[in-house]
Amino acid sequence: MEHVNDSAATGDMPAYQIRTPTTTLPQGVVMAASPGTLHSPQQMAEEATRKRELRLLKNREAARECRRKKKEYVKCLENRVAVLENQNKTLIEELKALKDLYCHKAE
DNA sequence: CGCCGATATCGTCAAATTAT
DNA sequence: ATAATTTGACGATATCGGCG
Repeated sequence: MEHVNDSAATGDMPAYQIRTPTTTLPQGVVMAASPGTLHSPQQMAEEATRKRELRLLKNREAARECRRKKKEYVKCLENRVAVLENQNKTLIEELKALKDLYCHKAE
């Protein structure tokens, strides 16, 4: 499983911010759109990267939310464990007390 | 102090799951 | 069937505590 990682241009900065093919074009020859269609190749490319960035943004937020929910879930479970441990402890004490009571009565 | 390992957090991708 | 959402896995980066 290899990853697509091409951020050679600008050393730092997260990769997801700098993937914009539109700005990669040799500046100069641009905007020669055919009059019939308002979908020049650059417009198509722009649209594509716009969509991609939107998708990445959404998934970034989805991942955050997912992790938040998972943490909360784990906390709930841990809390439940604590409660059950306490219940168990008091039940054991109760049982012990009842046993004592019973065997003293038997004499 | 700088270096290291352990741990936590993040963004991304891909696959699984759910909604339309 | 496919669009949308959710989640597990991975790699990159940040943070922290101990050691020399």
